[in-house]
Order: sequence, then structure tokens, then C-alpha cells
Amino acid sequence: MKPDQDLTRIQKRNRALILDAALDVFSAQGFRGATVDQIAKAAGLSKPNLLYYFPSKEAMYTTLLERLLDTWLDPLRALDAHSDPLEEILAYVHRKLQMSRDFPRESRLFANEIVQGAPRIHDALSSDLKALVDDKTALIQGWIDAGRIARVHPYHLIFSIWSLTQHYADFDVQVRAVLGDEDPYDGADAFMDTLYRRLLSPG
Amino acid sequence: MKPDQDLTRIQKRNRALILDAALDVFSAQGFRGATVDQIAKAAGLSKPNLLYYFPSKEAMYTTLLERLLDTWLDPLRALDAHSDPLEEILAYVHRKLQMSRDFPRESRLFANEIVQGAPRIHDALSSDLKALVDDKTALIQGWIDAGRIARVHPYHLIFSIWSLTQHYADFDVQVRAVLGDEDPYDGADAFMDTLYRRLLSPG
DNA sequence: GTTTGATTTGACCAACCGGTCAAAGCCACG
DNA sequence: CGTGGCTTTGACCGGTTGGTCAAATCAAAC
Repeated sequence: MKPDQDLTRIQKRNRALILDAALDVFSAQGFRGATVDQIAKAAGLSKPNLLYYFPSKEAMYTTLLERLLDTWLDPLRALDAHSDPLEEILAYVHRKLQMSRDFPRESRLFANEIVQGAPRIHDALSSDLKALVDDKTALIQGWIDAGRIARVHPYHLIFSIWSLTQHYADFDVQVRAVLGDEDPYDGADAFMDTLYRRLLSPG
Repeated sequence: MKPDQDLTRIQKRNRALILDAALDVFSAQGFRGATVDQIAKAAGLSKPNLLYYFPSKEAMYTTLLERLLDTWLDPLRALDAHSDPLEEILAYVHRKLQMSRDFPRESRLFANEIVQGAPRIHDALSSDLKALVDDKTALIQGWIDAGRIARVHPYHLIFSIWSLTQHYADFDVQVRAVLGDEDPYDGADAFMDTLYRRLLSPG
């Protein structure tokens, strides 16, 4: 991939246009359900023009996935030892929920990919993701051993945070069908605050 | 739909064969990603033969969805006032997790459908599902008002149970990539028991 | 064993899909 | 201007897909 400086103004604009349209379509239809024509129409460009900027439909998809996995894990990377453990974890929960609220398409893109067996991102999960989680669970285990938070299985703690926060983006239609007009995220934020305080408060 | 009695022995066997194969393929690929040929091969029948038993690919899919939504909600229907509220909710959590363990294909079929906006099941969500959840949240709210469990948002409580339990089926590859050889469900069961006891214990 | 209706399938079709290509259009620079 | 490279696209291609159909096969009742 060429660095951004080597791209002309038009290239930059159109690549961004295409990736945004591709995110729309892939997140709503999955890789196989999406068609290049749909993406082209969403981007306001012709189909051959898309394939001038990306060598294939698959290239658009993997470009999106690679960029997203990275930014998606930023909140977890930020989890660190520089404050009270409980508040640190709560801050992570709130950041993660905020990402679901701000970037639901990204969340659904990952959900689609993983529900269908992660055929194009499995390696990154077993290497990069696993390494990061191993690192952060060790940090959490340290807090537990020091008696600073309650004793819970650190891996399942992280799974629970992913699951609860992403649920509001991935299952948005279901949540809204049940809740009606009420905004899901306000209640979710308060609920999770209560949940993790009660779960993790030591003693 | 004809009642089962009107079906011949061969019809019963082949319809069951086809639906099982369709569940395999749809849950792994989504509706659009699945092909009738894949389902036929998985069922050990020819493609025209499938379309002899079902009028279309869509009919196979919606038949599966309708049957599944019903059984999928059975554990929630069983939530009732006949024992200690906390134990009643915990029993629901454990039943739901057990369903994810026993029927991961069904869970992923729903996940696929809902992540993609529930185009073929949206009505059932807003009517049947909403009615059931409204009913059960009223029950939970009664327990809260009586001081028998802690004060939490009852809708988000139910969302959290769905989210946490189904996560282990829907995101199975991710969970296993991170956990390695450890069985996810044993740890999950203990984790959720702790979580909901701490969250819901009154006082 | 013959008949009749149920079951199965090879061959086929029209629509769709990802991708190609040659030609046309456009833009920036001298 | 004009010219050379960047950008855009209409037309097209081969493969796939959902679905059809007529003919062949099978099974059960008499």
C-alpha cells in the first residue's frame, strides 16, 4: 500500500468515498451478500471505477477489516495501571460503549465477519488480539491478587465487556423493537456502570 | 403449512434432512451467502429435489426462522414467580447459556439475521418478542419494587442476559482464539453466576 | 405385476455477479 | 493551447445462482 502522500487529491477523495460506501454495504449485508454494484451506487461512482481504485471486492473488504481491527482495540490498549483499577475498567466500559454508539457500522462489520467464522481475520485474532488480551488479563489478575478488585475470571470479564457493549450496535434493531422510543444507550450506560461496580468492588 | 400427519414418511424424513442442512449452511453463511447447491450437498439430495419440498430458498430460511424464534424464547417464557426471584433469574441465565452451548447454529442464524437488520423477522420482534419482554420486565419490576432484588433497569437486565449468553455461540471463534484450549462454557457459567448474584442481591 | 401417484434428476434458462478492456474524457503542467 | 498521463465508463465476458421442466424412477395399493 502506497503512503498517503503518493496519492493525488482525487485518489484520496475517491478511496475514502469507496471505503465509506463499502462499510455501509458490507456491514449491512456481509461480504458475500454485498455486491460491487451496491457499493458503487452508494459511493456515487461506476463499478469499473471502483475496480480502478481497488483490485477486487475482497481488497475493499480486507482493507476495511485491517484498519478497523486496529482502531477497534484502541480502548483496550488504553487500559493501564495509572489509576484506580475499578475506575480504569469502568472507563474502558464507557469508552467501548461510546464506540458502539458512534461507530455501529464498524461493530456490525466485525460481527458479520466473526459470526461467519472469521474466515478473513482468524489469524489476526489468534496472534494480535490474543497477545493483547493475554497482556491485559495479566494486569487484571494482578489487581485481583492485590485484593484491589473482586476475584473474577479476567478473560470472561473482558468477553462480557465486549459482548454487552457491542450488543447495542450489533442487535440494534432488536433492542429498539423491544424498547420502543427510549434511547438504548442512556440506559445501557447507567446499567453497565452499576453492573461492573457491583461485580468488581472488592470485599 | 400442512400438519405433520398429512406428510408421508419420505416427506417427513426429507424435509427434516433439508432443514437441518439449511441450518448448517444459513447459520454459517447468512441468507445471501448460502446457495441452494450447498444446502443440497449438505443434505445429500439434488438441488431440484430441494425445490420439490420447498418452493424457494427463501421458504427454507423463513421456515427455520419461524420455528426457531419460538423455541428460542422458551427459556424466557419459563421465567415465572414460583420461586426466589434471584434463583429464578439465575436459572434463566443458566438455561440460556446451555442453549448457546447445545444449539450454536440456531444462535448464529438469529445473529446473522439481526445484525443485518432483521429484514425477514422484524415484525415478529416488534410484536411477539416485545409483548413477551414487556410481560417479563413487569414481573421483574414487581420484584424490584418489593425489594426482593436490587434496583436495575429490567429491559437492560434482559438484554445483558441475551448478550452474554449468546456471545459464546455467536463469537465462538473469537472466544476460542483468545482462550486457547480452555473450555469457554465452564468458565462462562461460573462467571455469570457470580455476576448476576452480585448485581441482583438486594440491599 | 400393474397401475397410479409420489419422488428424483439431468438439462436447461434468465438474471446476476465480479472483473476486464479499449476507448473516451479530463486535468495539470509546460 | 496542447499534450501526456490520470480518471472514467459502456460494453462485454465467463461463471454462478435460483428456479423450471419434462422425463425417468420408485413405491405402495390393488
